Amino acid sequence: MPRKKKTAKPKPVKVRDPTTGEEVELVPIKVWLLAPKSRGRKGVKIGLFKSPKTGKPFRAKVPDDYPEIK
DNA sequence: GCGATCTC
DNA sequence: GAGATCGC
Repeated sequence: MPRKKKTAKPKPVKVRDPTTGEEVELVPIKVWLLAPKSRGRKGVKIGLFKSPKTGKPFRAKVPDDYPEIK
């Protein structure tokens, strides 16, 4: 597959918006792996989101298979 | 507590 | 720099 689409299809992640307490589907601004150097601990993938309500950013876990961003 | 990252 | 994120 040939065809590099620059228009990626960002799959929305279901996350709990701490500002509203609502579970919403958002596309992360940034995603990275947060894990200790010490192996044996996998850590978690973290996404940076922005609350649609307040515009305030917050972090939440994203699925391990979610691609990193930026 | 560790890990990276961001906004305040 | 704090604080928040998650699982071990």
